[in-house]
Amino acid sequence: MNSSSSSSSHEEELESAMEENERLKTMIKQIQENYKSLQLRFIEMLQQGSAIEGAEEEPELVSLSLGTSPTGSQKDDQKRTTTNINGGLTLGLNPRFPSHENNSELPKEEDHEEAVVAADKSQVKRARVSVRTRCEALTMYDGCQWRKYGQKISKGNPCPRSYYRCTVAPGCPVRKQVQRSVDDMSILITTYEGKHNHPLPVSATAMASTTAAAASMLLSGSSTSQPPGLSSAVELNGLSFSSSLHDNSRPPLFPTITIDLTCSPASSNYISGRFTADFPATPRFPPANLNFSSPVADVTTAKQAFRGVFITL
DNA sequence: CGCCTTTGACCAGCGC
DNA sequence: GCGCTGGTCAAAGGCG
Repeated sequence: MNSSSSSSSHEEELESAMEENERLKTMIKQIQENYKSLQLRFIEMLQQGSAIEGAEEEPELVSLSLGTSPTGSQKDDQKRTTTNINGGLTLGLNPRFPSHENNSELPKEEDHEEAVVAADKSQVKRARVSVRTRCEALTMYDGCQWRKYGQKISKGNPCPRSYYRCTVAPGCPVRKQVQRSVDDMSILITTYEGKHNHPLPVSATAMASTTAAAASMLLSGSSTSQPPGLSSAVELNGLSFSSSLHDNSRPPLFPTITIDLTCSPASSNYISGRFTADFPATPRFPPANLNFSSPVADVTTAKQAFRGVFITL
C-alpha cells in the first residue's frame, strides 16, 4: 500500500519536473525567438537609418553576440573584437561608432577591428547589464570566477560598492560591480561590463543568455526613438514590453540595462520583471525604461525557473 | 607559494 | 581651474 502510494507521488513529482522542464524549454525558445526577431529588426533599422539619417545624426550601433560562432580565434582575444569564442556562449555589447573621418565606406576588417578596439577604449566598452536580485550573500553566484580589485563608498549609498574582475581566463576584460540597494539592503545589484574572451561554464552561459535577452530588449526599446516623457509598449512573441521615461535626476554616464528580479511572488498572476535601459543624458542616448510582463500559468514555478538562471547553487 | 581581499593613493571625467 | 565622484592600481597582509 505504502509503496504504491509513494511510487505514485514519485510519478507526480517526475511529471511536475518534466512539465517544469518543458516550460523552461519554452522560455528558452521564446528568448531565442525574441533575439532572432530583434536582430532582424535591428538590421532593418540599421539599413533604414543609414539611408534616412545619413550624416545628420549617427546613432550608436550596438552589436550583441549571443550563441556560438565558428569564426572565433584566440589571436583576436587581446583585441577585444566582436568575434565570439568557439564553443562558448558570450554576452557582448559592442557598440560601434561609425568613423567620423571615413564614413563613406566600410573599413577593411583589420581597420574595423582597430576601430572597435579604439571604441572599446572610450565609452563604448561601458555598455552594461545590471541585475537586481534578492540575495543575502555578499555576491550573486553566476558561474564565473571573480577577483575583487577595489571597493568604494559611493555617494548616496552607505553600502560600499565592490569591483570584481573575471579571472576565469587571463586577460578577460569582463568586470562587475556589486552593491546593495540603498532602498532595500536585501537587494543585490550586480552590474556586468565587457565581454568574456573565453568559454563560459554552463551556469555562466545561463546568465549570459538571459542578460543578452535583456540587452536585445534594450536594443528594441532604444532603437525606437520616442520623445521624452512618453511611454510605449511592444509585444513580441507573447512577451509584452513597455517602455517609459526614466526619472532619475542624475542618469548614469553609460548605457545600462537593468534586469529587476526582485518583485514579490504574490503580487500578481504575471511573472514580471523590469528591464531598465539607462543612457547618458545626451541626445544620442534618450533615457528609457523597458518593462515586461508575461502571463504564466504557474507563477511560482516560472519565477523559480527564472531566478534559477541567476542563483545556481 | 599562489591567490585572494583590503585599502589608500592616484587618475580621469564632469559640473560649477 | 577647482572640487567632487567614480573607477582603477598596487602594495600589504591573510589564508589554504
